Amino acid sequence: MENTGRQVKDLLYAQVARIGKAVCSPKRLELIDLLCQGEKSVERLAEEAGISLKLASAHLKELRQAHLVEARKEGKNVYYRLTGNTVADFWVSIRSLAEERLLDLQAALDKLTEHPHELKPLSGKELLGLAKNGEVMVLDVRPPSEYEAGHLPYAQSMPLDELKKRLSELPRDKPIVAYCRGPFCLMAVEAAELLNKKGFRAIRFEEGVAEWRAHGLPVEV
Amino acid sequence: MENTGRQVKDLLYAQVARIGKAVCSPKRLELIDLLCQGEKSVERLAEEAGISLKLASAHLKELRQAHLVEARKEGKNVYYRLTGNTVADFWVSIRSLAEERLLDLQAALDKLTEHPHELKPLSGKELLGLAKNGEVMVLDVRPPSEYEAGHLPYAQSMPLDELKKRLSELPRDKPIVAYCRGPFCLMAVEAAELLNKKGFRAIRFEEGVAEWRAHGLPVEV
DNA sequence: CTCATACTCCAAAGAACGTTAGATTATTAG
DNA sequence: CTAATAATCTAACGTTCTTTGGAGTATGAG
Repeated sequence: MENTGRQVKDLLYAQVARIGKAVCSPKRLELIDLLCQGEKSVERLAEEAGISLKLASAHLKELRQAHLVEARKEGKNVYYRLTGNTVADFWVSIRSLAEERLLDLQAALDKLTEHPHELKPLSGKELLGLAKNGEVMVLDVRPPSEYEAGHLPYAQSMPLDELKKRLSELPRDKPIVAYCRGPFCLMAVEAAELLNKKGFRAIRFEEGVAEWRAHGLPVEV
Repeated sequence: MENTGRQVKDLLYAQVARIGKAVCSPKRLELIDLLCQGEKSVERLAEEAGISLKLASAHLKELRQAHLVEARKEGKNVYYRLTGNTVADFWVSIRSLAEERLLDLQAALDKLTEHPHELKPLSGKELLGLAKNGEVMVLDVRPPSEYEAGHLPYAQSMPLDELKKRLSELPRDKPIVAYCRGPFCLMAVEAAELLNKKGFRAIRFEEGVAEWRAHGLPVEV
């Protein structure tokens, strides 16, 4: 009885460790973060994570075996997606824990936003209220496909690489809030910098769709 | 710029992976689960996890380097504890994800409770209401030190190994709800089995203090 | 059919990890 | 003081994991 109890426990903890093994590699975490933005092909994932296609495929296989992602074949491409929103919630959870516990990570994140702020950071609920009343303009600076897969309410799509050409569409009489994939993504930081240089009042909103949804706020598709 | 962006991202994800590495070993997960019950010495942890003292020490060092646990020396003993409730919340989070995604784990858990239920399982809020009104008796069957470190409201301490001798203290006119360390712990299962054999109406409550607290319910100390 | 593309499978090298044993450091008991 | 206990450190073994290169499938284009 003592013996079987130990065996059962070993089995149970080993199962949870399968999830742990899936998230102990930086590249796999980055792939999960990317997949939080919506379905993507292996090729696209490899390019955005800065790794070879073969390596991406291998990592995705690991994630698939842990049932964190699933695949769909369409033509020549294989598209991967998270198996559910709980996986995205988990990514938000482990990243939050790391941010809270690891001073190195806090320092690195602070560097991203060490530039002077004209406007103070917002909470999700505050932003939702302001956006609803039209007091701010919310920009989604991710690629269009990610915007289509799900975006913040009242947000307008304005991919980072089109931003310079489309400045005329933006208002000078109210603040602009730019967001992207989340705290580890640099696109909204770049966008806010560019806009501020051009004389707009812009801030970066740290959260992405995954964080927004994990906090129980609504996402538009 | 492209290059530094990649370097920053690599650094950020590598930091989160430090947490992932800490939870990719079954033994380390079990140690975290045990520490959710309160502060414990290395010796105690090693014994309860069924590993050697040396190995426990090595794993605890890993957890300490990830800042998930911290140590305190008292006399000849070193006592470890979680660095905060967010670590316990994370354990609940990764275990829940595993339960949801891994069919093997679901099957193993179902085996634990395949015995016929006289009473249906309860939610945390339901239990709290019943306990408050005195409609059920709540038993904490963990070792006394864990009860003292924090327990469910209205719960009475009744360690599993004392249960047989103290049956006279238990009521026959209302249901008894036994809980222990959580879903992976077998103590409450055993307790409920024993009580039902002896003619009491008893059920096992799956959640432990960590799950209870993670759901926002109050814990008594 | 042939070719290019997108991806997966297999094998191999090197790095990292889990585990155990032996020696070492603190602390308490006698 | 010496002996015993609790824990850590170091070294070493075998194992697993990451990453790359080469070969092999499926799909679509010409």
